[in-house]
Order: sequence, then C-alpha cells, then structure tokens
Amino acid sequence: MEPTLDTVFAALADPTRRAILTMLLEDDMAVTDVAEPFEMSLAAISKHLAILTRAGLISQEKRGRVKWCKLEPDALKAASVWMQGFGQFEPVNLDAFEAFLERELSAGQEPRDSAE
Amino acid sequence: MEPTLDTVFAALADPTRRAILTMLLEDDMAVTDVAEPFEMSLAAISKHLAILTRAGLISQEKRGRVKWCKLEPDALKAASVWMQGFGQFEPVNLDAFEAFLERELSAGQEPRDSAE
DNA sequence: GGTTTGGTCAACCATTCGGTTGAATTTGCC
DNA sequence: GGCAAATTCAACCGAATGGTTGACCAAACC
Repeated sequence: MEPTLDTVFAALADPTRRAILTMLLEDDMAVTDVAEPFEMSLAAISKHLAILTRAGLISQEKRGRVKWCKLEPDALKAASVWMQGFGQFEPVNLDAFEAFLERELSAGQEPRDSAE
Repeated sequence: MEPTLDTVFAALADPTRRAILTMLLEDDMAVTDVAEPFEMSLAAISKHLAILTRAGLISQEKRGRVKWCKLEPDALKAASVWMQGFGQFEPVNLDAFEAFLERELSAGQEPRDSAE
C-alpha cells in the first residue's frame, strides 16, 4: 500500500497515531520509547507504526537491534493541499501555492502521487 | 458524535466521501443527485452523507420531500491547522515558499518592510 | 385515493480495525 | 555459549466499516 489520500487520512483518524506523530515532532524515537507513554501493548504500537509507515508519515530505520522512527512531514502535503481547496479560511492564495508546489515537486525528488 | 479530528479525518479517508465533498464545492445538491454518478445504492450514499454530517463537513436541510446537502468548509479548519503544525518542518521548502511569496507580493503591491 | 418520488431504516454480510497474548527472531552483553 | 532486550509475527477477538436488499414513511402528482 502506498501513500495516498486514503491511507494518509485513515492514518490520521486515530488519536494514538496522531499522538505518536506529535511525539516524533520533537525528535526521532525508538519503538519502545514511542510505546512507553501508552497503556497498550508494544505489539499494538508496532502495528500503529506500520500504518504510519505505509501512509508515508514516518520512516523506520533499524540500527543495531533498535528501530528508529522518524517523522516524514512531506507526506502531509498532498492531503493538506486537498483540504485547502475547500476553505476560504486559509490566508495563503491557494492557486499560487499549488503552482508553487508543482514547480517545486517537478524540480525535486520522486513524483508524489496525487491519489485520485 | 461531534466534529472532532477523529471524525473529520475518518470521514475524509473514504474516496466516495471526498468525491461528494468535491461535488458540493460547486453547489448544494439533493441526496438523489449526489448519488447519481456513483455505482452504489442510494442507501449507501445516504450513509456516507450521515457520516459527513456527523463530522460537520456538510449540513442537510429538508425542503419538501427533498433533502439538500450543503458543504460546511469550516469543519476542515481544525484539521487543517493541526496538519500545518507539521508542515512547518521543512526549512528548505519553507524558505523557497517564502521567497516565492515575496516575489508574488512585490509584483502585486507595494513591497512591505521585513516579512519577519 | 392511489401511485410515484425522495430518502431513511433495519437486518444482514464480508472485511477491516484496534486490541490482546504468546511464540519467534535478531541483536547486544557478559 | 547463554541470556536479556527490542521488535515483529501469528492467531485470535469484538467492534466498526462499507456495502447490499427490502420494507417503510412522507411529500407530491394525477
């Protein structure tokens, strides 16, 4: 499964997963440390991390026997742009911003899928 | 159930529901007309509309025997703000975007002192 | 009044989700 | 080598999802 609007929004729909993302905002963390503040099993957290990984919202890298989790905020871009299409509440000019994003993406890394 | 990040993101996680929201971007629509382009039963669409309503993303008003659906983009605000808390993490992209904005602004109006 | 139209309700079904537990696997430590 | 730590795997469970169909209800039409 790849990062799409479906997988990203679904990943964000769970409070545990949003809390994990917020924790990773501060720094990269090992799986065990991610699990520590939650009152659920390590296996459950491991599953949540897998879902976040499939959505592209985090990446996991194993060093030694420890697997480090890193926030990947770029995965929020497509979803954020999609949402901004609905609101006048955004101060930023959407058309200009989208044009900017397109230029930036086509010049940059791998093409991100538009998921629809 | 009230509009929360949980209900909003969960509602957005389904492609049918996102398509419905996009349709409502153009104009208010009756339930039957919303259902028309989809290859699923009216009852299924009715359920999707209930989920969107509980998330606060649309409102429904019955006039005569027709129930009208109206987009409520304000419901996206909290979710959008939450997401943008993560987007600010890209120093490179942010710099590029600010440069872009400055160019955009200086083309349209008097350049302001120090964008801060 | 009878029938169509617009929409929901209720029951059902298969699949997915979020969680558990216990066993397995890999890596680091003595 | 042997044990402990870090993580995942596999099987299971109950609840929620997304869909169906058929009955139902309310408003409109002839």
